[in-house]
Amino acid sequence: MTERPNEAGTVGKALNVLDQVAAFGRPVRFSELLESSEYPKATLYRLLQTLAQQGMISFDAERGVYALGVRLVRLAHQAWQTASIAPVARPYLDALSLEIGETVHLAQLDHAQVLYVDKRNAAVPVEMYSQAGKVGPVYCTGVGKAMLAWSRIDAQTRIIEQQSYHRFTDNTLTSRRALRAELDIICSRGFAFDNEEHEPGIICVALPILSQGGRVLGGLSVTSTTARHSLDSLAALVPHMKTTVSRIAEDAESWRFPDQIEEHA
Amino acid sequence: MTERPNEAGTVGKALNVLDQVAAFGRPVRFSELLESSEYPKATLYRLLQTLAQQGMISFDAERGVYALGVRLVRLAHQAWQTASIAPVARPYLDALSLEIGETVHLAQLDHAQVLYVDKRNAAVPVEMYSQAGKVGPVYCTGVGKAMLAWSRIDAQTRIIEQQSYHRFTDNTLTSRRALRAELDIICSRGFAFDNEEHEPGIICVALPILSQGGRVLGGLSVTSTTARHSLDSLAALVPHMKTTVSRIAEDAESWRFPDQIEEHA
DNA sequence: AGGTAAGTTCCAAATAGTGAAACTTAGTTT
DNA sequence: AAACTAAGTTTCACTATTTGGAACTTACCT
Repeated sequence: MTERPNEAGTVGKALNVLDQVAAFGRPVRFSELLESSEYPKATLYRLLQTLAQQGMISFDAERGVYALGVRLVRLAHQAWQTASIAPVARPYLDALSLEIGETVHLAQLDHAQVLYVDKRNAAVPVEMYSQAGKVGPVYCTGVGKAMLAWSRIDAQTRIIEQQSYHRFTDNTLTSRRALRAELDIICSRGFAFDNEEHEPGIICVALPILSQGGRVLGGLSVTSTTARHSLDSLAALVPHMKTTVSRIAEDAESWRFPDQIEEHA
Repeated sequence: MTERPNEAGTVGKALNVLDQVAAFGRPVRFSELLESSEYPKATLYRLLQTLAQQGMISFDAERGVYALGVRLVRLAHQAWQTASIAPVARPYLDALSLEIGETVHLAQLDHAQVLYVDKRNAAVPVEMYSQAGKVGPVYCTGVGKAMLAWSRIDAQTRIIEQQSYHRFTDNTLTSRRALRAELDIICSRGFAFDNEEHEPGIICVALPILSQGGRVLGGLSVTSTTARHSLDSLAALVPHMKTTVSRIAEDAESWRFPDQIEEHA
C-alpha cells in the first residue's frame, strides 16, 4: 500500500530478503522469490548470495532452493535469552496458566506488529490463530491495544499510522479515529479487551507490562471464548493478572539490566 | 589467529556486529563493543544505527545500551522451525531420553562448528559444557566427528582445514592426520565415540542423521561419564539410537521438503 | 572552571552496489 | 536434431553508498 520511504542501505535490503525467505516458511526457489520481490533480478541474486555466504540462509544446490540458515538458529537462542522477556516470565506464566486454566499469551511489540513470544494453552484447548513466534495485528488484539495504549506518544502515533485496518469481524476497529478513542478508554480503564475483534467467538483481557520508568516491556493476555466467558467474567481476572504483570516487570528489569557491570579490564 | 580474507561487504560487517552484540548476552554499551570490534569508531557506530533502525537490535536511549531486537527474535523463531531438525526430532529425543536415562544431544553443522540444537538431561544430571544453542568444536566431539565422517568430501576437507586442534585433554586429536584416520575408523565402524577428547571423564557415542540421498542432516549422541559407562556399554545403545536416527531422518525429509509445491498461481 | 572519556557528526575519497542486458544451462516443443 | 523457452548466472559502465580520520558535542569527574 504505502511506500516505505527509508528502506535505503544494502543492509536493509538484505534483511528484507531474509524476511522474505523466512515468510515462505519452506525451502524456496529463486524465481519464487523474484516474483514477490521488489528488487531486480541481479540485485536479488547477489543479496541471496551474500546472505548464503554469511550463513544466514542456506542454499541447497541439488534442489536449487534457499532456506533459513543455521547462523540464525544460533542467534535464536541468544536472542530468546537476551531480547525477549519470555525466559523471565516463564515461571509466572506457568503459575497463571495453572490457576486460570485459560489460554495465556505473552507478547512484545515488533515495529508495528504484535509478536507473541510465549503462550500457554487452556486446560480445554481452543483453536486459534496465535502461536509463539508468530506476529499479529496491533489494532485488533488485546495485547496489541494494551501495549499501544501505554506506548510513548511518538511511537504510538507512528504505529497507529502504520496499521492496515482490515475488517476481520463485525467488531474490528477499522479506522485510526476508532482506535484512538478505544485507546483512551483502555488507558482510563487500566486494561484492554478484545471483544471478538480479530476472530469471531474469541475474546480476551490484556494488560501491558510496564517498567518502573513506564516503558512498555510487553503485554499479557488471557483469552477465552464467548461460550465460556463474558467480558465481565474475564475482567474479574485482572487483579490476578496485575500481580503477574508487576512480578514479570520487576524480574525483567533486574535481570536484563544488572545495572552495574561487574568487571573492568 | 588466521585472518578471514573475504568478510567484505557491508552486509557481512553488519552481521558481524550483530553476532558481537549477541555474544555479550546482555545489553551492551557502545564503548564495550568498540573495544572488541575490528571496525573504526564511526563505522561501528553507523552499523549499529542501521541494525537498530532495522529492528535487529534495540537501543535503549536512557541507558545507552544495545541489545538484540525483536525482529531478530521473530526471524530466529522461524529459523528454528524451518532450518533446524529440532522440532521434528523432539518426540524422538523425548522417547530416547526416557528409555536411556543419559544425556542426549541433537546437533547440526554450522560452518566448521557443531551447533547443539537440542538436549535432554540425564536422569542423574552431569555437569558439562554443552547447551542448546551453544556451539562446540567438530574435531573432539562425538556428534562433530560423526557428522564430519559422513560429510561430502569437499565440505569435509574444508572443515578439517578450519579446525584449531587445541588440546583439551590427553585424548584430544590434535592434527589433521589424526582426525582423518579417526574418521576412517568411524566410517567403517558406523558410529563415533568421544573418548574423553573434549572434557575429562565425559564419553559419548554418536551417530549421523542422514537423508535418503546421504546428506548429513545432523547428529545424535548419548553422553555419559567414565564412572557410569565404558565405551563398550555405550556402544550397546547404538542399535536403539539407529532406530531413533532413521525415524528423525524420515520425518525431517517429508516435513522439510513436501517435494511437490502444492499450488501454482 | 578545567579535564577526560563517551558518543556523535562531517565530508572528500574510495569502494561497493546497481541493474539492464547478455550469456549459459537445462528442459521442452516443433 | 534444431529451435524455442524459461531459469539461473555473469558482465560492466555508472552511481550511490560506505568509509574513517578528525573535529565536535555532551556528560561526567575532579
